[in-house]
Amino acid sequence: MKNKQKQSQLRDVRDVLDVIGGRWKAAILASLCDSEKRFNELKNDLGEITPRTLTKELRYLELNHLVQRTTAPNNAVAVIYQLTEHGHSLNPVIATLVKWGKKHRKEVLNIGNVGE
Amino acid sequence: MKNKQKQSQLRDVRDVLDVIGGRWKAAILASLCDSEKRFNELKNDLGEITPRTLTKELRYLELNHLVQRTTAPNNAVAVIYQLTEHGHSLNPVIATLVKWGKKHRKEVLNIGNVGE
DNA sequence: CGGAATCCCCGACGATACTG
DNA sequence: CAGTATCGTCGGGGATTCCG
Repeated sequence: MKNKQKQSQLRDVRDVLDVIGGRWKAAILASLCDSEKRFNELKNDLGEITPRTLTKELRYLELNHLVQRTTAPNNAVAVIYQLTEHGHSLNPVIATLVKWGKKHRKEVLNIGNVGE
Repeated sequence: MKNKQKQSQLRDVRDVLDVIGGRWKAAILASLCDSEKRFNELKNDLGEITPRTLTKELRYLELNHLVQRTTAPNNAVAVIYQLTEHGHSLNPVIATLVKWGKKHRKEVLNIGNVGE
């Protein structure tokens, strides 16, 4: 901290956290990782999410170029969402997180209790 | 989504996000990465944080075995906080995030505007 | 010095209903 | 189908004050 180097790195970490944080973003990206999906497809896949929230999350992901929204030219009622190249580039990052996450779970479970 | 594999991975990602997410956790870990610190040292280093919040964050990090709290035996008023081995193991993960964070910043800046 | 206690604000997210 | 509108809840985190 204090020095510019660390501050800049913190900012970068914050950015990534914003992009995959919150209750839904990671799940949405995971769902779209398989294949492109329609709005209601996504909604069903995610389960509990409300349309309002799904819309907001998708808009945010669009702004960050992780997801691309496409309206079918002939039929405006068909909208598909898919990952962009940039979105796919998140994959190895996620993989790293998953790996450490598993390690972390072990660590926390085997030393004692976790509480929650 | 839907399949157990992906659900489990999402859970792992959630865990990591909980551990380094929020407004302060990453900054605290970054600060302790340099060297062990006392409570008020940490507080000054972080700047705006209130003691209440710092306490809560440290407790959480302790619970997760990322930080170790030690009271000096002779003088109970001296308390030091330091990263555990497990805490240090987060370093490469952070590095990955920083790397993608920089890429992301470029991506978002150069295609158009970011808005926020 | 290293916190604990109390009070409060605000943004994320949910529920429900409605629309082009 | 793919959203929008309105309202309500809940918890993270800040401000301030007090304590051993």
